[in-house]
Amino acid sequence: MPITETPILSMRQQICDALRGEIISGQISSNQPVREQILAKRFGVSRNSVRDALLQLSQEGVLIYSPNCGVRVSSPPRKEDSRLYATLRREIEEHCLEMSLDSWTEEDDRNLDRLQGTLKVACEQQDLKTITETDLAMHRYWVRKSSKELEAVWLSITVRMLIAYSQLDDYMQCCLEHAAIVEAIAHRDLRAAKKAIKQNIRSK
Amino acid sequence: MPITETPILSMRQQICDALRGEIISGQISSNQPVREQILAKRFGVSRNSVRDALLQLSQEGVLIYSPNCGVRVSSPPRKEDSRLYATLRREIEEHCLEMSLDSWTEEDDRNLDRLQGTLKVACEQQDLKTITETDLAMHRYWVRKSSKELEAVWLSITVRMLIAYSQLDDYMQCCLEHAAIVEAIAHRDLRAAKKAIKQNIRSK
DNA sequence: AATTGTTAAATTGTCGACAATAAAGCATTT
DNA sequence: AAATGCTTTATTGTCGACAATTTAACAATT
Repeated sequence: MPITETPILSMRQQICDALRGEIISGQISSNQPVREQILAKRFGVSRNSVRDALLQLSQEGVLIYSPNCGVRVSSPPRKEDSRLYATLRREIEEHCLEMSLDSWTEEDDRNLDRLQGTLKVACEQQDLKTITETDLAMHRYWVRKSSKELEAVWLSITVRMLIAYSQLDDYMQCCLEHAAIVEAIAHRDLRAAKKAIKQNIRSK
Repeated sequence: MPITETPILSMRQQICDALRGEIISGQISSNQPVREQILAKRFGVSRNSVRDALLQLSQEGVLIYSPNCGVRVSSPPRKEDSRLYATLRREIEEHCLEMSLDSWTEEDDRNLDRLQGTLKVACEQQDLKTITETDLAMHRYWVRKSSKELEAVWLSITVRMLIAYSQLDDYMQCCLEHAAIVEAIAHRDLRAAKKAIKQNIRSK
């Protein structure tokens, strides 16, 4: 048997990713309760697996958990906290980029280029779900490359900022901002990359 | 041993708190595997409840989860990340203090004083477990008072910094530093409180 | 009509059992 | 002896069922 490293995602992770995407892109509305039974049927798994996913998403911050009452979709940060969230997120991304840029490979360039291509098409078609997914995936890429531990912290900060991403007004600007980041990284220009990231991450 | 029933906290939360305390104070060593069955017996609950707790602690960052292989105790941040962790933690605490100091009540003063008393005794007796628990509880107090959402982010950053807290060298200094923070808060002196916090939170 | 108390339904919490997977031990081959 | 393949054991993953809790619906009382 060939030793094909198959990165099989756990059931929980799959459910988490699916739900997170729907929540961030606004497909699941804020004050709407999320029922375990319904999701279990929808994903074709037992309620326990759904519970695990909901628990993880609660810890992540996109869901709010109340004992014996289930979970509901969280809301974006309060206005007085939003600047802090943006600062924290930016500091983590800049740090991770600084840590990983030395060992950045051409394969990393290709992966990022592919994501940027997906983002461009999605922006042109105004496909909000794909835009949010790809945006998250791009930033996640350089964070994850630096540290899987920081990735978890970063994610819990970022997803809350992105809840109800539908407020996104200008699709092309989003695309251009990311193009600037990718280009700076391609040139291994840390200063330019940080500047581009700072431009992209701002409190709404 | 079964945990005493407290109707306020869920089973999972109780197990989480217990394990987190033991991990931070070094009673469960790093890289040591944590078995569900054993914990289930010890806490007198089913493996499922333990699983929920382990999952939450993994998301929190004190445990590292590998699919089909269970969890193990995480290690402190890499040296190149430790300054970032300290910065993030400090920024959150300062922000939360700034947000909550206006509505700080005398009851808050009393609660903090009580914790400070506990910390003093624990430091004198060199009771590491209580020191770590109380230290965490104090900082958590002003974070939580400001925002339950930020609390989760803050906790995931802080617990990782505190893993293997046993490296703590000077117990009395720890006590004095916290006394300074409490006093500044009691005087509603934000500037002094921030300064004291900055002194206390530093990358090891 | 408003409040309270009681029952019924819906939902989450917990459990034990079994399936799937990974780790360890052991025999077999080179 | 080292490496390979098989078997056994230990551990995690998933499931369905039932208990505990919350919510609602409704009746009874003032």
